[in-house]
Amino acid sequence: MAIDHLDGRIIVLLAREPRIGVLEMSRRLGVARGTVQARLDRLQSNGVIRGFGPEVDPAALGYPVTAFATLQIRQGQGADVRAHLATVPEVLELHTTTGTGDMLCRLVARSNADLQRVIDRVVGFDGIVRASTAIVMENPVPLRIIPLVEQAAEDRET
Amino acid sequence: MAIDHLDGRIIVLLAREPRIGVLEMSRRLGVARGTVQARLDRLQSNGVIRGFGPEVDPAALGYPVTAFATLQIRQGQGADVRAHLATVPEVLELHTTTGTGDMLCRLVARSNADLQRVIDRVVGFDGIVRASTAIVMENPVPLRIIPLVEQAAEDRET
DNA sequence: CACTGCACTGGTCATATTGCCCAGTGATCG
DNA sequence: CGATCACTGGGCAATATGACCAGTGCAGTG
Repeated sequence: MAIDHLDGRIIVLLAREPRIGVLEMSRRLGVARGTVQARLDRLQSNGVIRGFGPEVDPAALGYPVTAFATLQIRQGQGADVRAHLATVPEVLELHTTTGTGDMLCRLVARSNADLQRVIDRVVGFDGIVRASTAIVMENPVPLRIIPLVEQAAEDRET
Repeated sequence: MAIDHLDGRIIVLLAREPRIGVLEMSRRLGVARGTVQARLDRLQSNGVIRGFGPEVDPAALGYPVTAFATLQIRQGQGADVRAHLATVPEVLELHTTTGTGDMLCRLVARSNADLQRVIDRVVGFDGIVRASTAIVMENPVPLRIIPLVEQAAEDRET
């Protein structure tokens, strides 16, 4: 479950140059190819590395507007709301949370005007009592994992 | 910038079976290998596909707790706060938003107790006036892109 | 209408990488 | 002490890759 320094270097290297291949990796890291292969297999079966899916940029797809919506749900309607939101393509992720809202979801839209349509579709469902939306202006720190990987690897160091 | 149906199928296929390779893809899609190669090149230079970095699961790294923090920033301190948050490995992403808060960030921590440490580190900075945190309980819709890709491909259909 | 540019096909080629195997070695642990 | 484990360094056949090519159908342009 915990990763060591070599695992960390493998992940970071892979994150920086995804097309790199096991052989080139082993060269860069100064270890045998079999080692890298074994580590990678382990990391994947551990679930540390979920996969290598393509990272698609919604903006490049024509959805440059991102927003976060906090939803309040009528008691007992959670499951229905989840199912409803799962059918909306513009809902990129959904979390249930503690705090003032009950759910938090990430939305994208083609424009600010289009965002209205998306929100209408999201909240146009019986179980949702109230929604409050925050539009993303800038994204100073895009979703990243490398610093955390490095820290996890450090923590593991003896 | 917009993608057509074949692009959509390529991305979806790639998302479902990332290790698949261009040759196997061309077989599945019933097109020539060169076509798939050309499409992929185009999608990548378009920026539609940003890359193929490994998807790392923070939970498997030992950070099973996720939270979203809404931050209120003292006027004019935005840049400093951004720089500060960028140095915290547990800050997975950061957005500046409209609405009640000024920024929204995604945090992870080793435990609920550890979350306190992370939040202290996040808000232990002069420019941050106030933080309100929502802990994620469930994640009914993990970050996904396929439905959006499919819709974008549909829209492009004649 | 003819022309041009474009994307796609279906094929070849040499090269590099992959997945798999092996024996040997050093360290750790019970 | 013996066993287990991870890593090394090597070798193997099979496969995919990137780079080409000529030919073809299509759409838009003049």
